[in-house]
Amino acid sequence: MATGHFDFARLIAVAMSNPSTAKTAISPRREEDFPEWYQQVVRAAELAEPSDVRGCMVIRPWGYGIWENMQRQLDAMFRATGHRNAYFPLFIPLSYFAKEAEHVAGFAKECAVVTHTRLEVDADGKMKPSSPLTEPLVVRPTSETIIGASYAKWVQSYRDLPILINQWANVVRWEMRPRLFLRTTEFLWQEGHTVHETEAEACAETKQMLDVYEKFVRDHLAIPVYSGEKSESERFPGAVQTLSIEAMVQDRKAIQAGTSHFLGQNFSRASGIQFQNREGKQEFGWTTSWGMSTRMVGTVVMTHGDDDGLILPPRIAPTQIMILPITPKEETRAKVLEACDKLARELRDQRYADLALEVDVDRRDIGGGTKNWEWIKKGVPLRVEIGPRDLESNSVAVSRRDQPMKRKASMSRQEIVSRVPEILDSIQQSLFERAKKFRDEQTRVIESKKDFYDFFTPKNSAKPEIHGGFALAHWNGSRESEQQIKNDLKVTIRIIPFGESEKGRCIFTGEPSSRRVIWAKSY
RNA sequence: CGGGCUGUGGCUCAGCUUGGUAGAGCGCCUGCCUCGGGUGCAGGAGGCCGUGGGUUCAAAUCCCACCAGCCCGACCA
Repeated sequence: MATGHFDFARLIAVAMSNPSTAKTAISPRREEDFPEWYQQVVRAAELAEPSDVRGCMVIRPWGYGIWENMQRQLDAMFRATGHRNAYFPLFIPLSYFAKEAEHVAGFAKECAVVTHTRLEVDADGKMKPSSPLTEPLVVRPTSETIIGASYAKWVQSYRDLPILINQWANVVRWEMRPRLFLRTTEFLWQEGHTVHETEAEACAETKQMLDVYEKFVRDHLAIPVYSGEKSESERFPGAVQTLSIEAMVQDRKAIQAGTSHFLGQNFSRASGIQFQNREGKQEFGWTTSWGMSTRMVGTVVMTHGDDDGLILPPRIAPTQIMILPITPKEETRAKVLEACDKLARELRDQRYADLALEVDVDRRDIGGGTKNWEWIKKGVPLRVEIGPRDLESNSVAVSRRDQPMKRKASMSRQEIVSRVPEILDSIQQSLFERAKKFRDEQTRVIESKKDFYDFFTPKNSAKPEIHGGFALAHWNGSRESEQQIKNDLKVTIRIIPFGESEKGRCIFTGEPSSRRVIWAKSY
């Protein structure tokens, strides 16, 4: 055992003296060009790639595995709060969609519309749509109206309420500037749609689901968020109130991580969701909707990634532990592989976060360094190396992705097996703390308009560096000042935090203000 | 939807001004050397140069049209 430790110490010393290891796996580095860094990470980690279809992406197995883990965790939380899954049509008749005026206005520009069926060969030999539909179909950008049509049939009496349904689906929003995961024409999400007997109950549901999102993002994605209400201008089209959780990613911009809407009776009026209440009178239902999308995959990348690629929180990693056989000599190869398989079996028997551990052995016959770097870029939380020397000393070399790549811990096989849940928890925890520290450091209390403008104005306008962050500043609710800030700085109110009031004066208008709001540039 | 740029092997691009029917790097394949840090060497596969038309003995190169994509301005999970 002592010799095992000695060997590693020497090995690490050699690695650290080699200047070539200073090179980062991803270029450019984050501070050089953050958007480009993001794209390179998504590609290097094989999460997704652009498709030939404009604005659409192909989600590759590693990226989809992350999404599936998110789905599984979220889905369990929805069930635990009494929701059940169902599925509604992809196509929404234009007339349904048009029922809620603000809603259509908000989504009209980004709707894909199906106007024809069947293809026919024209005179030039080209295929072209032939039969116009009597009524165009909107490809859902969100499903309030089509789900509302069903709810209208299902709801007769207060006894039918509440209705608590979620659907996992794809939606289409014809966006101008696609970016993998963050903004694509088609994306995957979950949308919850509920109907309640009273306004208070619907409001409570809206808040409850926001809390579910906050907990999910904190506990599973290791991302700290601020939660609160959206200002009127940022509200979901047709909603009475929109709540959201906002995360900060490493270029200091805000990203909306989940939203929950209190829809009042707007959509039930539009769809005719009516019930006979306890007094025997007809009343419109009180509805909510809430959603979280594949955008969260991009958010994880931008929150935790470093200059060597992705870093995955263990709870959502498709594989938590990758075992890397070191097979320098053909003679020892079989033995090493056998030891790897055995360790994988032992590790898989361990439980972590109520799940069986996902452990793989990378037995591909490619260069050891190449292989190692691949898993670094993919963000696997733990890499475990086993080589011929380890067989003799009954040890393994363990690398944590949240720590410098050169740091390896040598431990016995028994030790790694028994300590794995604890180590993964420690990684999960350290990622959260690192992200929280970063966010807190980039959040400023701002007291004057000048400081506000300074905070959000890049020092070098030709090549804007990463700048700004979250600003906590008093605002009196004036829509004009909000619009002015957006025009001047591209900074918007991300949320109006719940509860906590503090008397002060709006830093833009000088009018009395009852609370600070969070301002930031955003995705 | 308004303004600028670009379409050449899987990817990034050179070649175009001064027409003579293709090049580099990366990636990929094979072999050898390496292998506890993304290595090296040798060989190889892969392109009717976005599409259609025109000029010409001859077009990746010049002209016209079309199509597609990228960047910049208004929207968004």
